[in-house]
Amino acid sequence: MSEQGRFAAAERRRDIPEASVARLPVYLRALSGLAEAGRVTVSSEALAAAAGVNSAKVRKDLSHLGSYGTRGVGYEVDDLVHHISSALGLTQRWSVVLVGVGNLGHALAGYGGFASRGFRIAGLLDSDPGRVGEHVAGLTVRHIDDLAEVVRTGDVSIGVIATPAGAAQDVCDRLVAAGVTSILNFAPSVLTVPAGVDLRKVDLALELQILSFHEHRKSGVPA
Amino acid sequence: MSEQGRFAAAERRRDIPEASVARLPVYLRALSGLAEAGRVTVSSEALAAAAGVNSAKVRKDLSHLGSYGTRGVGYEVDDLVHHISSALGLTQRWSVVLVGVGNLGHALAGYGGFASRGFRIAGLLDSDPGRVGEHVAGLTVRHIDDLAEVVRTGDVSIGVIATPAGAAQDVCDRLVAAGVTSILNFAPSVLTVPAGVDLRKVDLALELQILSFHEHRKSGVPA
DNA sequence: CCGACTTTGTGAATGCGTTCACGAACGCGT
DNA sequence: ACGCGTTCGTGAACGCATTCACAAAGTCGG
Repeated sequence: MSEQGRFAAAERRRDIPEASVARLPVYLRALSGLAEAGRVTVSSEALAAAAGVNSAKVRKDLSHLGSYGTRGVGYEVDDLVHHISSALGLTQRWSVVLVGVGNLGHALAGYGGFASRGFRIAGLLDSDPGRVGEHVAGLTVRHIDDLAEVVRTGDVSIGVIATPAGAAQDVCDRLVAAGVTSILNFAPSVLTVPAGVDLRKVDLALELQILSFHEHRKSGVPA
Repeated sequence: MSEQGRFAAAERRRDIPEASVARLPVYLRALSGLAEAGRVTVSSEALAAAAGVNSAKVRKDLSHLGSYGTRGVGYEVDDLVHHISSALGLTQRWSVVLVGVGNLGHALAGYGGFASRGFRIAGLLDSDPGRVGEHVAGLTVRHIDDLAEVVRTGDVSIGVIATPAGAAQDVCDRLVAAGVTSILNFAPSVLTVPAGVDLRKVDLALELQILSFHEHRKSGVPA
């Protein structure tokens, strides 16, 4: 039965629906706030309010991690923080390499939200010789040709692309070749990666265009 | 019948599924590339490849805009650019106000992707008196108390929040009070807005945490 | 003008995610 | 010890999005 239990828990963690995974970080942040406010336990209802979703979703999402709630009471805040962190793999530090130290790259390098969640920037790289050697956020910018070495010595598994669109696929290929298995792309271009490599994108202009659509709709159809 | 036609078209544009709307900007970018490469027509298959989706999705998405393809041939590139731009409301310029001129705010202000898609930054605002007066991306930073005036005189309908988490809800409330009806939030906090105001968020740390989950899964379960 | 070929547009089938609704489990006061 | 109120965990229902698969509609060469 305990063998069964361990196996079931592992099985469970493996197939958390993607949509749930995307909400876990939000819960985590909400829980941090609650913990700071001194809350010891929290109901799915309260957590839902803090995370901006509804309580059924919270309960179903958390049920994918296991049964860590107490009926009639709710969830223990610290406990939940631990279990979510563990499910997301945030109990270990991940090393990240950031390619492209332009406007956005600077902002990302200086963004506190990465370090505070356990992500370590192992290197900043750029192809522009004029930028190499520059100091940003306590690190020295190195040339893109040093990528493989930085990845190897820094035990890097995640790459962040903040280059212009034209360079993105080439950088992506280099990252993959160097052994990076997860990529976060800020460049406005569609990238292709081999199977086994995870790719996510953040498109700043895209979000504004979606808002534009809704504005347009609102102004075009007043009532 | 023409009355019918106009109505049906308007009806059509009104209820494009959210998931389709989110892909239209991607098609638009792919089409720009194809146009520059001299392509006159494009099949759903080719466009799908350029946009990183499958062709059935492309056809269904485009069918929501109307029947603008020619069977046996494909879609006319220029034509499609026009129709998508029109559906997204990108044929008019939208004015945007950006609140929070820190690290990220600087990057957003300097990001070319906004201007090139028809978004005009009508003002940069910050609450820090030390930052007021600073020149960023050709604009002078003004104090947050000038928000209402900037929104009014600049005909602003979209607000971008790039402040620390603690200030985000307050700024959001002020934007709404000033008449902004769409908000793009980069601060890592859950915002609430009244009905009729559209809200989207971009969370930089969240994306990394999702990648962390997949890395964790990969390393934990080798095969 | 016709037949072969290409590609669209769209019903139907499928899959995934959200929401509902309720039984089971727990704390607490008496 | 026991009933009452609260809250979790989860099957079932629902709705939205994706994918399939094919008839309809066009092009083009001869």
